[in-house]
Amino acid sequence: MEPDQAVAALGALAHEHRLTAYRLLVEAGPDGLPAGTIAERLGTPSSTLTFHLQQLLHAGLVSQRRASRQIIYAMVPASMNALMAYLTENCCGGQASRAPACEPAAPAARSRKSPAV
Amino acid sequence: MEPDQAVAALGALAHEHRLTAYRLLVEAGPDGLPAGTIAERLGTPSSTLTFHLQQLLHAGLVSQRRASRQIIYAMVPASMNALMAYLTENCCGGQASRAPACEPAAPAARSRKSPAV
DNA sequence: ATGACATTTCGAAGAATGTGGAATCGTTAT
DNA sequence: ATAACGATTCCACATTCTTCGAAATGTCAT
Repeated sequence: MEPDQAVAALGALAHEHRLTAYRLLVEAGPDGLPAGTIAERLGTPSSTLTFHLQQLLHAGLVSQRRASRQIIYAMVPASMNALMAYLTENCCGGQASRAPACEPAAPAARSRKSPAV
Repeated sequence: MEPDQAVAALGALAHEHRLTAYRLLVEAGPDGLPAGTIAERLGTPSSTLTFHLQQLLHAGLVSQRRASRQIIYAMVPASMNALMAYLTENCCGGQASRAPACEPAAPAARSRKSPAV
């Protein structure tokens, strides 16, 4: 990961609403959440939410897909992994001893609705 | 770590100059670097650098100490650890399986003076 | 085709951030 | 005491970010 990308990712997460939104998406797992739900939980007008979601999207931290009328956002585990790896390697004294990784992706066994990834 | 603090830490690192400065301090270890050296390496006027260093300081990511005429900045490993832990726990699907930690303190062969904090 | 719904785009105002020169403060040397 | 040094504070200016209502877009149901 390039420093530019790291700055972009850090900046995308460096806001109350965006960090909260991202956390909701982490919780939601691969199924993601529709924009409306996120807006509701955050208590922000939809246009404001879109603004923030675009930033996360632009940083590559989340993905977007349409499901009929709604647009579903979901976290992109690989991006967070890359960020964690960057921080571990560059901002932790170069001691990248332990693997930092989140879940690479793995939807895994999900009968009705596992807690998350 | 509270979300507020996480946002503050992420925001402090989310800038080209500050991320670079922080990386220099990581490289420098507990001995840290005088402001002037950092400014020189970053190629910014001293007043601009001070501004950025203050943000890192405010977020608790670095510490400050005076050494005669110069002011030495050094990373605070515990803060980065806390940030990494926060991200691992809250932004990685809750799978805080592996220890994320950087170095709690002790970097390498340090002859005199303890790392402080 | 019309209407309802979920989101995004547009636009404009206000807040916050980044920049750097000049002045100031604390420390050291003469 | 004076001068030089290293760094910070002050200040004004430019830029970027945030917010949100209104209008536009795409989708589904009738």
